[in-house]
Amino acid sequence: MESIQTIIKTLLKNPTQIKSKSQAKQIHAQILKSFPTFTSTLLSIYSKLNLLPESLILFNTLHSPPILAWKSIIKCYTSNACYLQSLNCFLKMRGSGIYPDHNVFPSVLKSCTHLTYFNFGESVHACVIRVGLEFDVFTGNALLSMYSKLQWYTAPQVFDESPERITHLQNPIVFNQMSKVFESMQDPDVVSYNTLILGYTQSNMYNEAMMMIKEMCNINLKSDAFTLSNLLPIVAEFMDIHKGKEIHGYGVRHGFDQNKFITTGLADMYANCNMVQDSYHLFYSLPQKDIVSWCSIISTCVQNGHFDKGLTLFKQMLTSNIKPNPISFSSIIPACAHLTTLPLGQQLHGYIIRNHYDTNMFISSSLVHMYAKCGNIKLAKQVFNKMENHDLVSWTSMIMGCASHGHVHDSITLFQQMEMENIRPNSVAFLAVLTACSHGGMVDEGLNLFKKMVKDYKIIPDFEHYACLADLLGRAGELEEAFVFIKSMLEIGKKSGLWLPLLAACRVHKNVELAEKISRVIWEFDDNDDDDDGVCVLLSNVYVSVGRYKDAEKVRNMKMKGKEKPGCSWIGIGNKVHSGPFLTETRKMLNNGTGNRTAYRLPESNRLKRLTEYWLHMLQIGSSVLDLSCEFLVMVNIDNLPLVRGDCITTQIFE
DNA sequence: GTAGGGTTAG
Repeated sequence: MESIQTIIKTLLKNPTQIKSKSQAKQIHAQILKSFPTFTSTLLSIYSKLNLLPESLILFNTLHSPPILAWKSIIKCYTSNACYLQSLNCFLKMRGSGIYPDHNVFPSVLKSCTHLTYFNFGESVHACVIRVGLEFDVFTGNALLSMYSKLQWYTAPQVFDESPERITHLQNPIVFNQMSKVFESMQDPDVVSYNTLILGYTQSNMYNEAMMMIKEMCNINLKSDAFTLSNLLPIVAEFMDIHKGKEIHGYGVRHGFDQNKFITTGLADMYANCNMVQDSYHLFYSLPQKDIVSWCSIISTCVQNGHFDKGLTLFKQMLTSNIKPNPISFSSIIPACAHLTTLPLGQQLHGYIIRNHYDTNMFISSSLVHMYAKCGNIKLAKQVFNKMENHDLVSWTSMIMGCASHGHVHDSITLFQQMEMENIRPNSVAFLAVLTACSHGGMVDEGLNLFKKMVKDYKIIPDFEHYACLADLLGRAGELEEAFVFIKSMLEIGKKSGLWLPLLAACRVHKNVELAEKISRVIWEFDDNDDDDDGVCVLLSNVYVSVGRYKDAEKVRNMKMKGKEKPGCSWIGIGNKVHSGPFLTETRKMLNNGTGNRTAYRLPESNRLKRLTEYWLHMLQIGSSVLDLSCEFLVMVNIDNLPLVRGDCITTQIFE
C-alpha cells in the first residue's frame, strides 16, 4: 500500500484525477486517519478561535476522539452558547471512558450555570472531587461562579423584616457549598475573589463583599478591573460618593478609564448619587459605546425625568448602528408614557413585535403602562391579555391603567385575580387598587383594602396611601370622616399634601366651613411655602364654588407675598406640549365640573389656529379635557385638583 | 475561569 505521503504528493501534483465523491471522501478519511494528532490540533485551533462549524467538521471525522478533541468541542459549544450540546458531549466523553481534566470542567460548569441545571452541576462537582481536581484554581473558580449564580434558583422567596422588599436570601446549603469550594482552593486568585464579591453583591450582602476586599488587601492581591466594577453597585446603593470618587481615581491611575464596564458602572453610580451631569460626561468620554452603555445612559435620562434627552439618545443610538435590544425598549418606553407620545410608542411597539421581543415581561409591562397613560386602555388591555405570564409589575400596570380610565370594577377584579395567583401585592399595587376605589367612590371597598394592606400584608402605608384614602373619603362626601381620619394620622398629617384632596373635595361639596377649618390646620404646622400656595388656591376655589368671589380674591392674594407667578396650563397637540397663560377671570366662572373628564375632539382643520379659542372654551366649561381617540391630546385642568392619582391626563396648573 | 444596562404611582 502506498504511503500517505505518496498519496498527498500525487494529489498535490494532479488533484483532477479524483473524479468521484467517494474517492474524495476516502482520501480525506485516509489523511485524517493517518494524522489523528493533527486533526485534534487543528480542532483545538478552531475551537480557540470560537469557530464552531469548522470545529464540528473536524470533530465529526473522529471515530474515537482523544481527550484534546473532546475538550475543544465542549469548550467551543459552550462559548457559542450551545450549552445543551456541550453537556451532551461531556456525557458522551464520560461514556467513552475518558476522564475529564482541568480544561473541561470550567466549560461544563458554565453550561450548567446558563441552563440553570443545579442538580447536574452538583453531580459535575462530585465528578471534580472524584478525579481530584477540587484544588485546581480554574475549576474551583467555575464552581464558585456556578453556585453563586444558581443560588437564586434554589433559594426560597423570603420576606425580610421590611415586607415591602422581597429578597432572595442566600440558600444556606448553597452558600455552604461555596465556602467549602473556596476553602479547599489552595491558592485562590483574584478571579476567585472577584467571583465571590460579585456573588455577595448580587445578594445584597455588601458587608461580606467589603470583607472580601479587605482580605484581598491583606494577602496582597491587587484589585483589577473586575473588582472595581463589582464594587461600584455597592457604592451606588449607599450613595457613597466619596468612595465612588476614590474608585474613579484608582481606575484612572491604573489605566481603567477606557474600560467600558468601569465607565458604565461609574456613570450609574454618579446617576444614583444625583450627579447626572457626571454620568453624561462619562458616557460621552467612552470611545466605543456598546449597547449596554447606551441603555444605561438612556435609562438614566428617563429615570431622572429627562425624557426628551432619552429619546434623542435613543435615536442617536440607532443612527450609530447599534441594534436596540429588549433592554433598550424597556428603558425608553416609559419616556413615551411620560410624554404621552402615542405615535412614537406605537412605532416602537411595531419594532418590538417584528423582533419578537413582545414576550419580554419588562417590555410588555411598560407597554401596558404606556398605552394606558396615552389614553388607549383598549390596547393596554390587549397587550396585557396577550402576555403568557404576569408578574407584580404587569398586574399593577394594568390595575392602575383601569383605575385611571374609570374601569373601576376591572381594577378590583384584576387585583383579586392577582392575589389568587399568589402574587403578593406591594404598596404600589395597593395604591393602584385604592385609586380605583377612590375614582369609583367605593368607600367600604377602599377602607377594607386599606385594612387588608396593613393587617394581612403588613405593609406600612406611606403618605400616598393616606392621600388616596383621604381623596376617597372626600370625593364620596364623607368629609367629616375624612377630617377625623387625617387628623388621627398626627405625624403624617403634618404634610399639607394629605389635606389638599380633602380641601379640593370641599369645593365639590361646597363645604366652606370645613375648608376653613382645614386651612387653619395646615397653616398651623406650615413649614412649606409651596404647599401654602396650593392651600390658598384651593380655599379660594371653595369660596368661588359658593359665589364668594371677594373672599376668593382675598385668599388668593393673601399668601402670594408679591411672588405671584403667572399661572400656566399646558396642552398637548400631536407630539408637542404647548403652554400658555392661565386666565384668572375664567376661573371664576367655574363652579362645577370637578374632576369630570370629557373627551373633546379638536377638528383637524382647526389645529393651532383656533386652539386658543378651544382652550378658553374648555376652561369655561370647567372640564379637564382629554381627547384619546383623535390625534390631539388635550390636557387641561382647571380644577387644580391635586392627587387625582393616575389620571390618564396629567392635569396640572402651575400657579 | 470572573464583569455592566430594563418594567409599575406621582
